[in-house]
Amino acid sequence: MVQKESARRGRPRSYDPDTALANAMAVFWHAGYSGTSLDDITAGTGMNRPSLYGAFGDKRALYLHTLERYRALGRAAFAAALSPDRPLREALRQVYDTALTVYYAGDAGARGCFLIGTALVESVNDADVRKMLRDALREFDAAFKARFLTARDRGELPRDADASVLATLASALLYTLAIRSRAGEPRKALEAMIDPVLDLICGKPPRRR
Amino acid sequence: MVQKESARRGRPRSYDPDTALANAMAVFWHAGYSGTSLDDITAGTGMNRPSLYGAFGDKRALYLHTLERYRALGRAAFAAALSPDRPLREALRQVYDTALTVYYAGDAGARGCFLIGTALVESVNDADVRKMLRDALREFDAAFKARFLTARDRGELPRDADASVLATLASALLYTLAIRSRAGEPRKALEAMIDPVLDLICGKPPRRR
DNA sequence: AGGGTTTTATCCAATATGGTACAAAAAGAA
DNA sequence: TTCTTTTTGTACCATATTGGATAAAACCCT
Repeated sequence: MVQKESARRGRPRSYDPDTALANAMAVFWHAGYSGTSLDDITAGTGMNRPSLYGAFGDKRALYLHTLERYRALGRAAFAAALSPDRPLREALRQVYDTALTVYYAGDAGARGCFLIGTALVESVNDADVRKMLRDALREFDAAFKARFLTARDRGELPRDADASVLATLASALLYTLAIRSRAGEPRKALEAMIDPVLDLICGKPPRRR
Repeated sequence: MVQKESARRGRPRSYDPDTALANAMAVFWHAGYSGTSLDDITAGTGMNRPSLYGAFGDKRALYLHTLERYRALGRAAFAAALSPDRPLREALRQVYDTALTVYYAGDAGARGCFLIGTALVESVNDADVRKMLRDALREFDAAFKARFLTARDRGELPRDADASVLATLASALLYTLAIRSRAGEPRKALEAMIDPVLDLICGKPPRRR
């Protein structure tokens, strides 16, 4: 599986597929799906049109691929951050810190969340995008919830804590960062929102280490 | 001011400006700014291109007008719902009920929030849209906060309640509804999220009437 | 080296899009 | 009625956009 089927027959590719996908994603991230032209994508990836077509299909298929990629990255980031090895509060902090780093990355101003920033608008007219978006949001919500259940079992949360409600809250804070970063809110303002909500979720006393 | 400067000179308009703006907004609401063509708008408003141009300017100016209109409607809805005449919990409920009604209106599936659903994606490449979006979000946040301050003064909230944090939370719940409705989540699922968060904000005991 | 195979690079065509020119239409003013 | 003013409706233009056709290029295998 990892073996790269060496010695393929024809002319070798002049691009790395995942790098190309990452670059295409960056382009969509800025202007959205409808606001991005194929010329924008060829400029951003360095690939020409036939190569794009051969590799990913048409514009919409390419966009769906970038959505899949973002979802996979998000899944991995959630798994890493919410590891049960870490205390609950630190795990949640890690999620939001990672998110902010992603949302404020890029050279042309804050981009926010790729899913919410670009898929949300297409969601009404494209059932596949809508399904992908909804499933991804549910998945992230479920990751929060699972971590809260673990925390409750371990006594990090009170016995009567409602993991679903806490997950709704944790997701809601993530949406806040996703939206407000792209809306031009300075990073510091968003960082200040995190701890008070964590107090609400995990209980007030953070206590030094 | 209200006087309609009667007896204008030329041929009378065959459309009502605010109705036309509302129809244009509905079109943008479905496909977003970049995803909407002028043909879509002429079809949706019944106006032809030169009339659109004369009334609102080019496509972008028209879109900015619809954003202004939505913001004004939102401002009015917030003011009505958050009236100090109502108990805090009922006031907040009214906000979310009104929002859900708007988000699930329309004949082609749930549309979510017009601002978040359509302005967020344009926000990176258009400073005017970004400013409008950010200001509107801040304004709604401030409306929540003001109501929380009032509630605290009246004893509806504990003395040490942090109105800013509660406003962040109330806004975050609104974003959740805004996003998830457009992402295809059924209305019932969103309605179930409201009361638990209200419990968190207002305190647990709702007590019958 | 030469054939087979896959990718790349250039160019093209059909259509979509934003915006506008121009004349007819509909009103008041003279 | 006739002139002026404003809006409407049609038709148009320049450009942007998506998708593909075609031939050269770069690699394997024999």
